[in-house]
Amino acid sequence: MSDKPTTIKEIAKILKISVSTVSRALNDHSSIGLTTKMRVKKLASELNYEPNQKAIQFLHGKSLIIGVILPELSESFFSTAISGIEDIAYKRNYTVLLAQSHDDAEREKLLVEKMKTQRVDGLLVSVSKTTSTYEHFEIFKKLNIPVVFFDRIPPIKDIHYVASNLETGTYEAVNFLLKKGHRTIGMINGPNTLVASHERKEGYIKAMMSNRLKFDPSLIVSCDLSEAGTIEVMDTMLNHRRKPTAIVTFNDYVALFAIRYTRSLDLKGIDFVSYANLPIINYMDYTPIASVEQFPYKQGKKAADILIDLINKPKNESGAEQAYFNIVVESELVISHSK
Amino acid sequence: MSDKPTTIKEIAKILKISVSTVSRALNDHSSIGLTTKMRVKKLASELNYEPNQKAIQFLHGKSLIIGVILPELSESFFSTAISGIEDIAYKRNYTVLLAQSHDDAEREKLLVEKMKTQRVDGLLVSVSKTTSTYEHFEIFKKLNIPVVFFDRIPPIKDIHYVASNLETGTYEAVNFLLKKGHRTIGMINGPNTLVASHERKEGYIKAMMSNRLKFDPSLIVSCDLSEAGTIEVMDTMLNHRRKPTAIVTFNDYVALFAIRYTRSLDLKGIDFVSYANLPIINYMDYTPIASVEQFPYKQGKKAADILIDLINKPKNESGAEQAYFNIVVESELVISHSK
DNA sequence: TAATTTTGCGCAATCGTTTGCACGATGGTT
DNA sequence: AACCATCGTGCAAACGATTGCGCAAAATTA
Repeated sequence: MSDKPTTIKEIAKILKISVSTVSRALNDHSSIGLTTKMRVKKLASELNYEPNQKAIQFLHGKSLIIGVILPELSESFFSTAISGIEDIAYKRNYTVLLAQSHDDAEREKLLVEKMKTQRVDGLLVSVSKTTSTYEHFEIFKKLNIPVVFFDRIPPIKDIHYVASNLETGTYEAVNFLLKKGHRTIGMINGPNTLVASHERKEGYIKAMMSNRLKFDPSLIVSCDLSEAGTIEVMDTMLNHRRKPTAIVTFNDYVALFAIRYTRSLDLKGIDFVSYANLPIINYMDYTPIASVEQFPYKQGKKAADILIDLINKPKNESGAEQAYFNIVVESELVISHSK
Repeated sequence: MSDKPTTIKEIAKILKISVSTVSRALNDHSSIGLTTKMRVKKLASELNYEPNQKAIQFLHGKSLIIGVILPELSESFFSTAISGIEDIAYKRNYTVLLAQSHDDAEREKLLVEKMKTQRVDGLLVSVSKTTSTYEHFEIFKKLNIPVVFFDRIPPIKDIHYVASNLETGTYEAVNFLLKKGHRTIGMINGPNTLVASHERKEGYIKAMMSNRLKFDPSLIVSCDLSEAGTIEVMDTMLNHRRKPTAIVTFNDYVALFAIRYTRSLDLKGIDFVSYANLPIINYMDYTPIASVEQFPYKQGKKAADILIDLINKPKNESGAEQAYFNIVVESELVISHSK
């Protein structure tokens, strides 16, 4: 039926009043008479009038849209995080423009460009694994559009970010294993280039220290996180002169590979602790006995909150020192429910 | 530094030419002299000029944004589908506004409302499990904004949709098991209210028929898809006078529960076939020997393509018969690689 | 009744960009 | 020398809604 959406103008024309009156009537402005308001509202709903948001956004210079760029939604960390982001966004009247980089730096650049042309009010980013330069985010600074990084944050200064600290969780994990009586604890760590690997190692060391145990570096091995790589380092571990009775693995995949491998060797009695990535771990027969939780939902919420705060913050007048939010969400050990 | 973004007006003022000339120069319009173009472009890039998309969207009445509402991103079907949607969207110069209903009908309504106020150019929906009324989508028809449903489609007429047909895949699955020599094939189906359950059953029956085998309805059991429910129906199956040597399960979770249960009973030799939901199945020790694949990526792509076609379709003049797209993506049996 | 306040509404500018039209200045063709 | 394209540019309207200001009529007060 209605080919073009109804505008405020048409209502004004039909009612023979001015557009300003119509606008004010619809917005319940105090200076409009009750009868006029009624007439306007009645006609408006009859004509299925819907304010043209594009016009309003243009007028106010706001889109009420935040952009989110993250590596992979199929990783449960991110699909959970996006729920947190969404929840805050909707609560605060924003909507979410989503894009996945699929861990491709080139694509990420393109997406940043897209977000720029869409003129999002703010941007939330978890950078791709392959991203090594960060100039593409500079544009946003120039445009005065706030950017908040989360989880995977670039190694540069003067940025807002929310990330988890795996050190505390790892500390708890190793402590937990020690309390359980383990004395030889192995760790399958990720590549040394990752901050995350470093944090895990630090947590491990601190736990050993605080228990007055000596730290044996050879019990921490680096791994490329593939199945073959995991088996390889497991062999190293199992042939170690001090064979570990418990192993902390970099993530659930690695845990899975390692557990499967030990079972294929008919080895029992090794306790595993991992980092929460996969929900499916709950459905498996042989699982890690505990998990370091990074609270993706909470991280997402926090990041979105900060972003929206920044968007609505009064301009930084006088070019005063810009304060950067650097939020660290502590990780925490979660002990599996024994079945 | 720059507090307000540069506009075309400022460039015009500085260069002492009109805004129209600047606009045309930046758009490489043929009627602008080369020297002028150069001057304009040079200054524009110096000032970090970026066209104000809000103004442009307003002018053209297009946002180049499509809305996507789906139940749960943590379900791998959807997180894969969204990748397909995204890929098509970006290829065709659109961006994706995402929202999850978390299978809550109320929230879904709210999101539809949000999408409306954001004035997306089109909407892609996979309805929530709890949605039973569909009036909230009517608004879009009135506003002439196309809506395409995918995967979970509402049982109403005159809608565009893309969905998979599980009958063919199930047919292939049962056929495959028959070819493997199985003669007593069980099926753990979902609630009878679901279209998906019906399709599975039909596929099963057709496969039996076409092999001239008689169909035993008692070999198909309904299940609430929980672990307890699965175990219950497994007991029924295993105590059946014709104990199945192969079982088709409603989804990977059910398969997981069932396999785990048989293993706890030390029962071996039952072949399982499932429907592809969980990527993690690839990492497990005891898995279904085949899977019915529903091609979520392909479905997402197809749905997005149709939606964008609809958006750009010349208006349906003369109120002529609107053609509705009803696309069915056939499912297909994928046989696991033997390790 | 005159002066003043209140009430209700319209005018017009504004946001940044695009685009049809007109107009002057060239240059080339008869 | 008169004519016609062509080229380069500017003017102004348009997109839909909001909002400060002004003005008239009605209501209140003196």
